[in-house]
Amino acid sequence: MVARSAKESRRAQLLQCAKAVFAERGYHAAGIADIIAAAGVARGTFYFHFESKRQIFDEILDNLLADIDRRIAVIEVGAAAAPPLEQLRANLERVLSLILEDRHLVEILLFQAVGLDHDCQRKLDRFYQSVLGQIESALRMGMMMGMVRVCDPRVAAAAILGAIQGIVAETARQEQGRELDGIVDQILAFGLHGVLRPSPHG
Amino acid sequence: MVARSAKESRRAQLLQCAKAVFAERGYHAAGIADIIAAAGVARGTFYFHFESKRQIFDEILDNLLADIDRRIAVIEVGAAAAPPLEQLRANLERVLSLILEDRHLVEILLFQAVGLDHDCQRKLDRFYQSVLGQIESALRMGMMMGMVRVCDPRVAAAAILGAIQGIVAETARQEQGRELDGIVDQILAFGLHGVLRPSPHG
DNA sequence: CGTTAGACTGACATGTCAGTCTATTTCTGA
DNA sequence: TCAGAAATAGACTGACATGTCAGTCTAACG
Repeated sequence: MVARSAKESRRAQLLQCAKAVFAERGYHAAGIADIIAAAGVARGTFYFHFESKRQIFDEILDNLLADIDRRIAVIEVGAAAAPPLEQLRANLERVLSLILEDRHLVEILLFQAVGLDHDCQRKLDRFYQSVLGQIESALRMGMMMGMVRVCDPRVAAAAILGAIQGIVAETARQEQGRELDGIVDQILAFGLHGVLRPSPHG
Repeated sequence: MVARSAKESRRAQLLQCAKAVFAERGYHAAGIADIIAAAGVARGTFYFHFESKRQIFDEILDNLLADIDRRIAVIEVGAAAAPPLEQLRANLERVLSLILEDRHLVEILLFQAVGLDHDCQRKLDRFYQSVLGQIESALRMGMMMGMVRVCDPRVAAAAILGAIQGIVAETARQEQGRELDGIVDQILAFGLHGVLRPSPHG
């Protein structure tokens, strides 16, 4: 644990409070007043640590996106590497455990940050395009190895990402979060096999 | 073509313009000023036809949701009915042709309406829950008929809906829309079979 | 104990924008 | 042709939230 100066810890506290406030009330409905009330701090204090409402939101979102990104590992192939499906599962588990462990993160990522404004949209776009790119190249790799059926890998990547988002959103709706493994199983089963019962003749 | 009174056509024009403005600038960034400028109309005129900015947005969104809903038919089983997969495809085609034919609709449905505020969130929630319910019961039906593998139909429904949204969003990003049939094929292929190449031994 | 730096305060200035109000123009029907 | 209704115009207002700033408080240090 890094020793924190008083200033840094106040900053961190404000970030935490702002995250909760943004998640609960939404970016626009949330006022600086709400944030400082949650933190038990005066207005000036907020502007001592952050230059604007927008900046603190950006910082929250940037941290989140970076955290997620850090948990996605490129899938390796080779004798030394674990089986691709295991690596895939590990990626999913890392990302979902981060997101599902804090309800606020889902709310911010899937709802509040969406359609906020052009800048935020661009930022999310860049992030998702990067994720899509990774999924896409994994799919290409799988196709070359004969594991993945021939398909448009870009479209399939979009479908996979969308399916994950859909399941995360639905999971977050439930009062009590289900356990992680079950969710990952469901995502994998759907993404890999679809919903049809495998026909006996291939 | 229904004969329209002057009042109705002005209203319709304002709805059209507002739709475009909301889609391009987003709900919050769009001002009444933008809407009336696009329509070439004065402020008073706007408030003669609509009671608030929020109301006109709600009306746009309600119309859209109702239009989509109207294009989803419950999948019938029985000797007289078409094969389930054909009905499924027809549903997809009807809904996607509506949405993809107007870029603005995608923008409003998938981005601007998301996380706008609690009311809007509730409205979208109700809509998506209804759609999820329909997908879910189709899946249950399919499971009983032995067409669909055993899975949690709720989660699978969320995955399917998410995958569709993901593909629609990605498709809308492209400059020129691809043709409808290809997209529907991709969605079906992914939803039904996933990405894995079917193994020869089932 | 005086001084300084940095964290903090909260009343206030400022700009923005949705919504109102009243005058004016355009229809409509008699 | 004219009266009254419907539709349109655009200047105005008031609320509201953001961001500012002059000043206070505290702790550390010489």
